[in-house]
Amino acid sequence: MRKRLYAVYARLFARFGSQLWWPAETPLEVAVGAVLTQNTSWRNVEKAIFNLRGAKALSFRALRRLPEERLAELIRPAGYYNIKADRLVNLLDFLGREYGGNLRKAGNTSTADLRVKLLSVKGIGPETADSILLYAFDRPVFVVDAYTRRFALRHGFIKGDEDYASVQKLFMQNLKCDVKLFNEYHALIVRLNKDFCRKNDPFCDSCPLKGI
DNA sequence: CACCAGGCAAGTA
DNA sequence: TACTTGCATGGT
Repeated sequence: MRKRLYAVYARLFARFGSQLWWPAETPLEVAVGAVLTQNTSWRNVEKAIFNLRGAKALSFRALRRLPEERLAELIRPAGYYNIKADRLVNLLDFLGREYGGNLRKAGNTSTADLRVKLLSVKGIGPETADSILLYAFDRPVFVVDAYTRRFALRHGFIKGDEDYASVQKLFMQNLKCDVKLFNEYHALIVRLNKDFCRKNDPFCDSCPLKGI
C-alpha cells in the first residue's frame, strides 16, 4: 500500500512535474477560493475571483468593507452566492478576531488547534479547512476532496464508503508528513483529473498511471 | 433537455 | 447514527 502510494506519486510527478500549488496570489485569496469552490467548478470560481479583483476586493480590509449583499453580487458566478457570502463573512470574522486579518500571525498555533478553530467557523467543513491549512497556512494535512476520493477509488486504495477522516488517515499514515509532499500529491491528483481525464481510469490506454 | 462541478449545514427518523 | 434536502451558476 505504502509503496504503491509512492509509486503512483512518482509516476504523476514524472508525467506532470512539480505543481507547488494553489492558483492564487495570496494566502487570503486561497482561503476565499477554498470557500467559493465548495461543490463548484473552478472555472466558475475564477469568474468570481475575477470580479473581486476587479472591485479591488481581495485584501482583508477591502473584503471587510464590502456589504454582504455586494459581496454576494460579486461572487454570483460561483453559485450558492448568498450562502457563500455568509460563509466568507464568517471566515473574515474569524481571521480578524484571531489574527487581525493577517494569516501569517497564526505561526504559533499548532496545526491541530488551528484545524479545530477553522472547523468551528460555520461554513467551513473538513475539506475547506484542510485546503486552507495546507495551501494558505502551509500545514502538513492531506486534502480529501472529490478528486482525491475518485483517485483513491480508481486505484484501489479505498472501497468507496469510507468517511473523510479514514481517507485522510490512509494518505497521512502512509506518506512522510511533509507539507511539500502533501501539496504536490493533491495538486497532481487534481491535475490528473483536469488535464488528463475526469475518470482517471488506471486501466484506460492513455492513463499516465497505467501498469502500476 | 439532463447532469455535473475541488461541500456544508440543517432537518428528519 | 444515517439518510435527505436546499443552496445556484455555468459548461457539456
